[in-house]
Amino acid sequence: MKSSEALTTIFREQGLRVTPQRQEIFRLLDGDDSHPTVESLFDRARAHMATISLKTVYQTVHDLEALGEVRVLDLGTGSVRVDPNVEDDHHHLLCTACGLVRDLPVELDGLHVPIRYRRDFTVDDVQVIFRGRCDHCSDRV
Amino acid sequence: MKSSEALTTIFREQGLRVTPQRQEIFRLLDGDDSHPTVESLFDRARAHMATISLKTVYQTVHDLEALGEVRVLDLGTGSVRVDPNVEDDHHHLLCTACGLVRDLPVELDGLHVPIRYRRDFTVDDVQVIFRGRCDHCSDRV
DNA sequence: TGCTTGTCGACAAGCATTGTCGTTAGTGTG
DNA sequence: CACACTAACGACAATGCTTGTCGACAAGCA
Repeated sequence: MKSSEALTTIFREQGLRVTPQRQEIFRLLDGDDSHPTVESLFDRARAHMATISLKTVYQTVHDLEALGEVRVLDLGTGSVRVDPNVEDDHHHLLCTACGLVRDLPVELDGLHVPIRYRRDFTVDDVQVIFRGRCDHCSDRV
Repeated sequence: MKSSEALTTIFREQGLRVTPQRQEIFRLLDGDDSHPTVESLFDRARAHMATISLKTVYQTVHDLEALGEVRVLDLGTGSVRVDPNVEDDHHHLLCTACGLVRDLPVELDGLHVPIRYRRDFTVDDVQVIFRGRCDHCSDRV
């Protein structure tokens, strides 16, 4: 994801307005590798702006997604995660107990659909989810 | 997934009861590789049993999942898919336009988390989702 | 500065899934 | 084969996440 200043320019170029709410979200996401849910972003934003609404966070996240500045992940945890790392190709490691998500900046070679199963299909994207338990959660069984 | 008769035995051994509703669902799932949603299973079941409820289908699917007889897939399509194929290790190809899911009975070698990223983590499971468009959907852009 | 129009927050609605609960009906036992 | 025990049923409401609506507001351009 680009810097808050760069995003300001990009948003304006697209005819989108840059409001204090959006700038707050830009700031929160910049360099965040915790894969926050929209709700947790909302909570953090609200600490600085008492009246910001959940809807606004959703909308801004979707705008950022449409511009390719974040990726919205559905890892099957019930709610969606925001991943500002769109520069590096990567996959994810998920702790099914606490919801922790770690980036796997790995290029998984040989990850393609064998020809005979690719028939009638155009593949655009591959998502790999490794599921398990982080040590912290393994300890307290 | 095992046959309807085998499932009857297994359910009874577990203290679970085998009702006409459950038998109908066993029958519907046996050999079904269409990865139906719970809702579509419900619709098909209702064609034979007018009064069966959606809740019952959910419950039976969850029971089957707990027994390891089906896998419940969340491919990010909004609703969950039921996959009765638990015998063969496989991954999935998803048409993001029409929701078609095809099994990929492929053993993807080299699909593991590199040691330095595996630290503090016990990996149980890997899910690979190939997304794209089937030809049918590609044609009518 | 003033106008246009995208965005805001409050609220309610949408969808998939699950909880509640009184009634019905499998199942093992006698 | 009847009984009793209790799991499972269907109807309904509620949950959690996400999105639609809408009038008021303010960002950004001229």
